[in-house]
Amino acid sequence: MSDKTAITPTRAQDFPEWYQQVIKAADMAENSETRGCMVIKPWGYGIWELIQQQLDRKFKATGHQNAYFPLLIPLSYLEKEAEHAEGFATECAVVTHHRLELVKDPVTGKSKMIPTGELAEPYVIRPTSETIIGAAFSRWVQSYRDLPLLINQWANVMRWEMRPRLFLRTAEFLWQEGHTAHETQDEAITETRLMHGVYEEFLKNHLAIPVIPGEKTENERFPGAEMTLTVESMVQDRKAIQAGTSHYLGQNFSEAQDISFTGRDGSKQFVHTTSWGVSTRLIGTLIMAHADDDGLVLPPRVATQQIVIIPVTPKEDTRQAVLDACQALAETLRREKNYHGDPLRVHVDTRDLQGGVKKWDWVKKGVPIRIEIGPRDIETRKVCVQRRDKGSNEKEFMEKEEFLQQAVDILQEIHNSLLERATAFRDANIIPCASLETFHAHWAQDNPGWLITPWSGTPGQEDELSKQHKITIRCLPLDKQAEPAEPCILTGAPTPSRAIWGRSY
RNA sequence: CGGGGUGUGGCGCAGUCUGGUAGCGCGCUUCGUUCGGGACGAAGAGGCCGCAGGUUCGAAUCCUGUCACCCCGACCA
Repeated sequence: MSDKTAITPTRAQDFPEWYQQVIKAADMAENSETRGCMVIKPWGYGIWELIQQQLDRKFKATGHQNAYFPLLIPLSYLEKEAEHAEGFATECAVVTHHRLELVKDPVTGKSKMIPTGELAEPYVIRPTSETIIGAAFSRWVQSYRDLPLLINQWANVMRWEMRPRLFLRTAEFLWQEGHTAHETQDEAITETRLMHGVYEEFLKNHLAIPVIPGEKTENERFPGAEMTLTVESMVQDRKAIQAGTSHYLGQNFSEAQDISFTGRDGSKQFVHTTSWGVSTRLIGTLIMAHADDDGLVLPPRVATQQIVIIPVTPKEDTRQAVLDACQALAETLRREKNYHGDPLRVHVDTRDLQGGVKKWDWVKKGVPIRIEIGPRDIETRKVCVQRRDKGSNEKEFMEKEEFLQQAVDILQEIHNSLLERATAFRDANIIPCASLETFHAHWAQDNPGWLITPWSGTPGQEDELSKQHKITIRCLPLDKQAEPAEPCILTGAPTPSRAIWGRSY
């Protein structure tokens, strides 16, 4: 029993397959009939809603406002910024017609819908909205007094990816994209760093995922950006996932789209823009960072349900009393307790199923706390408490009053233990490397960890090493850019700069 | 876009080579036993075998075409 895992295969046996099975077992999402697109089911979408709510508060608190822009972007807009256009050209879905005609096949008699009404100018389904928001900005900005513009959009975007994977890389995905325009470079860079910091804090304190904040090299930058900041997370197969990015776009887009204003000195100037985003990929990252061989493990702040109460009803005559006690406890928790400002999310599982089935169902769904209440517990005024961050068969009996007192603290303990575990794993797998020989040997291993090296190579040299080992520079970690000078791993030239290398999703 | 593979009840598959009119496991429904636990037994529902042609007395099975999806490369939040 105890040696049986709820998920087959295990992480060690086949990590990619394990990932798919976790999603299925937790009933989070499934592949749809539409190529590369997923159906996000309530348990998965609930996580996204919580991510949205909590991030949105942070955006508002930093002065941003939400707005909404069209899904369809005139093709000509995308052509305006050359690098940007090239970066997204190979993955755009294009709308070319605006009506359908019902045509009957004269032989079979069957009807078919044929696209007609070709558009004069095709539209691209937004892969990102820099260009269409830039067009709006150019109308909105006249004077330095109109700046800064601090806008965020919650939206879906489409990138026709060749190899889709639930949550990590789907053709359509949900995200937020912040777009801001500023009078000066300093101000725009401050904004870029501010939102980078918001992401870092969110990942750590809400998703219990430790990240390395850093800057992307020129090779890895967003198409059209001057500077790309990233938060890189390590998941359990030691691969890297870029969990969020924040870009300083300089005046590239403002010059291309004429987002200009009359400055304080009366001269025409171009704004400095930024963009920043996180997507449903966060959910994939969360799964790969925390889930185990028994399924999903949810950090409490984004758990669709935080506490699930399972009534134990062995005898018909005590059944109603047990159900009443469960509902009463749930009500009290919802009414009297809150966690980081939100009422507790508590669910009573009254389904007519065997207890064991229910228990494992919620284990696989990753609910942080499971409570069981049966007739004996009512008599002793106790509850059986089980935590998802502990063994699946560990249980602790607590006085009901004591549990009420401690529920919120237990949630926070679970958050802390997930974060600690993930941090320890990451730190153990970021390996300093000073010799090229060691560097080359490292990538022959299965699931290699990250290497951190002194680096002052050129983009060309970086590209060569990357292709050779199927790795990339994940980032130049911000806190390691002024280390004592050491010889660059490739060129030998002394450099204060450090690079982190790894395989990525 | 190159290279490989698969399309059969809700899901996973067998049957295709050697044509004869559809089967297994899981799931689902009902009844019963069990149950502080992912249990068991019995009965039952559910498929024009991706689609379109063709060969044949007869096609899931052979032939032609077509569509879709999956895996391995280049691209990526």
